[in-house]
Amino acid sequence: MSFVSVNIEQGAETPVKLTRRALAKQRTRERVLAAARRLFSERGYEGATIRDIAQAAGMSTGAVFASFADKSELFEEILTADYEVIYAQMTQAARTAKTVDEALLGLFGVAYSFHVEQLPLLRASISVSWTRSEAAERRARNDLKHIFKLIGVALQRAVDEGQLKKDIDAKLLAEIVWDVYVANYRRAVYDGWSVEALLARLSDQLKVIFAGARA
Amino acid sequence: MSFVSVNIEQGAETPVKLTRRALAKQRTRERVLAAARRLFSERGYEGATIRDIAQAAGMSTGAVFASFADKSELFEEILTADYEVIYAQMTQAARTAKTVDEALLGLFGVAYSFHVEQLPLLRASISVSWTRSEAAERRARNDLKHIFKLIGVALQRAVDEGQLKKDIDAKLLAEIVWDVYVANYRRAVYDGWSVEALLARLSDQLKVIFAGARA
DNA sequence: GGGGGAGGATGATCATGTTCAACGAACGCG
DNA sequence: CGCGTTCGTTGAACATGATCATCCTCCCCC
Repeated sequence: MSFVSVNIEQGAETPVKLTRRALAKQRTRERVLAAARRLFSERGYEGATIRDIAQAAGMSTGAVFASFADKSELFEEILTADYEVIYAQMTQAARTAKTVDEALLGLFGVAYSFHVEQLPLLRASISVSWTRSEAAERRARNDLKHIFKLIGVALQRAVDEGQLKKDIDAKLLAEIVWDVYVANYRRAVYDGWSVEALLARLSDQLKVIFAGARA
Repeated sequence: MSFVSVNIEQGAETPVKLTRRALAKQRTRERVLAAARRLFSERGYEGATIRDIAQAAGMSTGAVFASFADKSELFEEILTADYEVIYAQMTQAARTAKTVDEALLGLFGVAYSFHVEQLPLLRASISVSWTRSEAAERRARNDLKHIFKLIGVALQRAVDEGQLKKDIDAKLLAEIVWDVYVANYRRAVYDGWSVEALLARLSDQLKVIFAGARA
C-alpha cells in the first residue's frame, strides 16, 4: 500500500471512490462537456454532431454515450451548469429590488441578459426543451422550480410589505407571471429582442396581471 | 382532342391545370397524408418513420419528399387540417357565449377537447412545434394568429357590452390570455389533464388576469 | 401521332444518433 | 503478486431522415 488508490487526500468530502479509473472517467466527461459547449455555441444543436464533439474531445463516438445517455442529456447538462451560475445572480437581483415589479423585472432581466450573450445555445435550448426525452423534460422542470419559487418569494415579500393585497393567491399569480415570461422569452429569442425590449414588454404585462392585486 | 386532359370539366373553379399527372400527384399526396395521420397517431412522431409511412402509402421513401419538404412539414400539414376543422367550432363557441370568461373557456375547451382525443398526435405536435425549421415555426404561428384574433374579438365584444373597462389594452390582454393558455395546454398534455381540469385552472387564472379590467 | 422535354417516382446513398460486441486496462481479492 | 472481474473505450453496425442521379411516364407542341 504505497501509491495506489488516490483515496489518500484528506477525505471528508464525499463518500465517493476516487480511483484512478473514476478520475479518468470524470476527466473524460469534462472534456466532452467543454467540447460540446463550444460546438453547440458555434453550430447550434443539430449542427454539432456527436462525432464532431467526440473528435474535438479526443475520443471515439461511443465514449460520449458512456457519460451521457443521449445527445439531449449532454446538452441539458450544459444548460444546467449555466443555470446554476445565474441562479445566484437572480436571487440577488430580486433581493435588492424595492418593489415587486423591480424584483421580477430584475431577476428575469438577469436570466435573459445572461442567455442573450449566447443566442445559439439559447435557441437550441428552446428547440430541445420540448423535443426530447421525458427525463430531459423533468430535469428542466426541476431547474425551473427554483426560479418559480423565487417569484413566489418576491410576491410574498410584496404582500408582507403592503404592496399587494393580503388575500391574493400567490401561487396562482406566480404561475401566471412565469407563463407570461416564458412566452416572451421564446418570442424574444426567435425575434432577437434586446433585454430592454423584453423587459419593457414584461413591464406592461405585469401592470395588467397585478392590476387587481395591488393594495 | 378527344379524351386527353381532364380539363373538360366545366372549369370556372380555379385556374389550376388538372392534368392526369397533377391528379396523380395530388392522389399521392393524399395517400401520404392518410398513412401519415394513421401512423403518427399510432406511434407518435418519432415512431412513425418515413419508410413506414411511404410503405403504408404504397410508394417509395423518396416519393414522400416530393410532396413535403421534410417530415415536420408533413406533420404540420396534418395539424393544420385538424385546425381548420376546429376553428369553426371555436368561433361558434365564442359567439354563443354570454360572458368573456364563457367565450374564452368555450373556445379553449373546444380546442383541447378535440386534441385530447388523440393524445399521441398532440404530444408530438408540442414536441415538434419548438424543434424544427423556422418554416414550421412560422406556419404554426400563422395558424395561431387566427385564434389570437378570436380572443381579441371576444375581448372587444366584452368592452362593447360593458363587461370590461373601455380603456383596457385589448391586444396586451389577449396576449396574456393566450400565453397562459399555451402554458396550461402543455402542462395538460404532459400530465394528462382532463378538459375539465384544464378549464378549471384557466378559469382561476382568468379571474386574476381580468381583475383590473372588469367594468 | 410522334418526339423532345418536364417532372414525378425510385432506390441507392449519405450523414447522423445510437447500440453493441469486443478489447484491454484498472480494480480488488486472496 | 497473480488473476478473475469490472468497466471505460473503441469502432463497426444499425435505423432513420434526407438527397440525388436516373428512369420512365405523361405532357405538349409541331
